[in-house]
Amino acid sequence: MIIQSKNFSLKQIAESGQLFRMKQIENNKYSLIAYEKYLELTQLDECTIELTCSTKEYEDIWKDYFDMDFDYDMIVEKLKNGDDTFLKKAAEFGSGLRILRQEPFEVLISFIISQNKNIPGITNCVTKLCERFGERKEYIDNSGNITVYYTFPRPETLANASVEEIRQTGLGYRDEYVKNAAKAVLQKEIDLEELKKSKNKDAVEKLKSLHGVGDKVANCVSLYGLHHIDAFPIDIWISRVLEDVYGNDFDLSKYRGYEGIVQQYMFFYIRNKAKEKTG
DNA sequence: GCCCAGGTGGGAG
DNA sequence: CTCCCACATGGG
Repeated sequence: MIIQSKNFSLKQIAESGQLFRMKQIENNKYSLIAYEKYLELTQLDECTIELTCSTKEYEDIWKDYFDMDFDYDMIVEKLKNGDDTFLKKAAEFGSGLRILRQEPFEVLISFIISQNKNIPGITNCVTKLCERFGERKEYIDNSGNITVYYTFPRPETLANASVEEIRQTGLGYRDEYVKNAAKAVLQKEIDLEELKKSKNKDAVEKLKSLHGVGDKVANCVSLYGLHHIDAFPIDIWISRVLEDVYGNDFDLSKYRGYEGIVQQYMFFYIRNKAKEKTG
């Protein structure tokens, strides 16, 4: 099926660092695994995207996943017309970014893995984790071609796996963090669906009670997994922006209610600027 | 080989 | 409270 939308760039979303299971398969064409489904998406033009799913599946899953009911254009216009030159450029540069509504458990585990790793490294670990502990599935397209894919592991699978087995997926010292977090979710010491309903601040605090989850990872889980768009994760890149561009005097309160979207545009822009320099 | 990566826990001061 | 370091692994 085909959808029309402003501010929806597959390339930008795939490279945004908020998800690790979307990859480019051709020019303007991407695959994505989420909610136990496999989907291919093609950017036909700036506002047109083709999806390999039924209208029903789109309505049931992907419409919500891509947060289609939120007006990102309103935010982008606000930043473009604001008085902050850095955010102005960031909004122009990354105008197709959206904050996805991913599965909270997947986001929690993925961002525990993310610490002290670069994005290609995280992607590799997440892929291996899914291949080792996820469920093997097949996607069959209209021509009968079969694509094998793996779902994200369930909490019980990771909670019951040994740390040695988990470490085989290249997680290093994070193996215990992953197992313990899975156990906490399985035993309902932490209820991620419940945390969606609470305030960002309370969700972050609760997430930080997990071993291996600090301020940054908790804010990422809150933003990308619980859709608290007022979360503002500060990683090494954002930290550099806050220091180099704003002299540690950035007034976040000007962007109340959508801090996380501002963060996403900052992150995407500064990373791509860094890429230009190194080639 | 070397440095660094969407950090965090733990210990010292 | 704020430094400081080890941590396991792989990408560039």
